[in-house]
Amino acid sequence: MPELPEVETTRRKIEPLLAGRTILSLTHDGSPRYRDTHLAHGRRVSGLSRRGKYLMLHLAAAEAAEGDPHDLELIVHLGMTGGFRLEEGPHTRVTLTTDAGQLYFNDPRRFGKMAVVPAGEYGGMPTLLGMGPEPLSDEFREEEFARLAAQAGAVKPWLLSQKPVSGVGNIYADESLWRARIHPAQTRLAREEAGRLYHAIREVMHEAVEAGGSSLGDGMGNYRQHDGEAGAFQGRHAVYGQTGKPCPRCGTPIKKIVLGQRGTHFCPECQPLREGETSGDVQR
DNA sequence: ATCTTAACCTGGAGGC
DNA sequence: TGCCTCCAGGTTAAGA
Repeated sequence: MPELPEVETTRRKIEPLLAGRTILSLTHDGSPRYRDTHLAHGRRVSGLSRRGKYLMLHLAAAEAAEGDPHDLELIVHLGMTGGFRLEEGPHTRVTLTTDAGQLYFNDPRRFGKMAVVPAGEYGGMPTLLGMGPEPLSDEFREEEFARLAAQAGAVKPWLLSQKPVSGVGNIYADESLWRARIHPAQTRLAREEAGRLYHAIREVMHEAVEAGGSSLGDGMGNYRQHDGEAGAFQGRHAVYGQTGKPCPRCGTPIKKIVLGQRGTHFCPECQPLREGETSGDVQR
């Protein structure tokens, strides 16, 4: 569920509830997927940031009398189905209590993770350590992206690795590749293809953030804001979840294949595979 | 080193 | 209604 636009929307929505507040407790069932959360107790939240699909709560150093002089971070990954809620529910996994109230971490599938670490110490989180540039920042450069893309394997799994650029997941990879008119299994992108993809990623991410992310209608994993509000970008999906429907550009039915173990949607007419490539395993 | 695969979990949808 | 299979927004350890 949560890719960069959903995580960024979450950050913007819960920051006013948490910034400047003191964490009184962070409680859960003891699962090792929530590491060292007790270290957050008594700390003040100085701000929230985001890196790729990871959310960071910055925890200011406690008063000198309390010992540990270092700033800490509470790193949160929403996994496939994680999200914050104002109200407790059947899938509440973590309860965050501040001096202003409570916020609940809802995560039916339990793929979400939290960890309190010394600020900036991301050992044990290889994806975060090897994360590429933020797609909407100046650090994301077309020339460098094109250079890497020229040597890459199948483009979609490559994007999902988080290495060439951060925050792209299954939905926005499919949508970006459709806009750039590139087949998801294409390898070694030509310079022009990489340029189109670079701009498509920036456009899609920008529009999706502005729309508040995508909320899919599949029940359990349905992404929602903390107050239950839905995103609006799902209404603009050209290919994701549109199997069999006409391509908005040419009318050809959208096709679904499995690539790198992920459902992959594309237009077989607009996104042709260049010579010498395989098209992945056709599903069904 | 890099790429592929299975595993981690839960529950909703659809077929019979 | 019940049972079964398939599927899902992500990451990562292990294997080739």
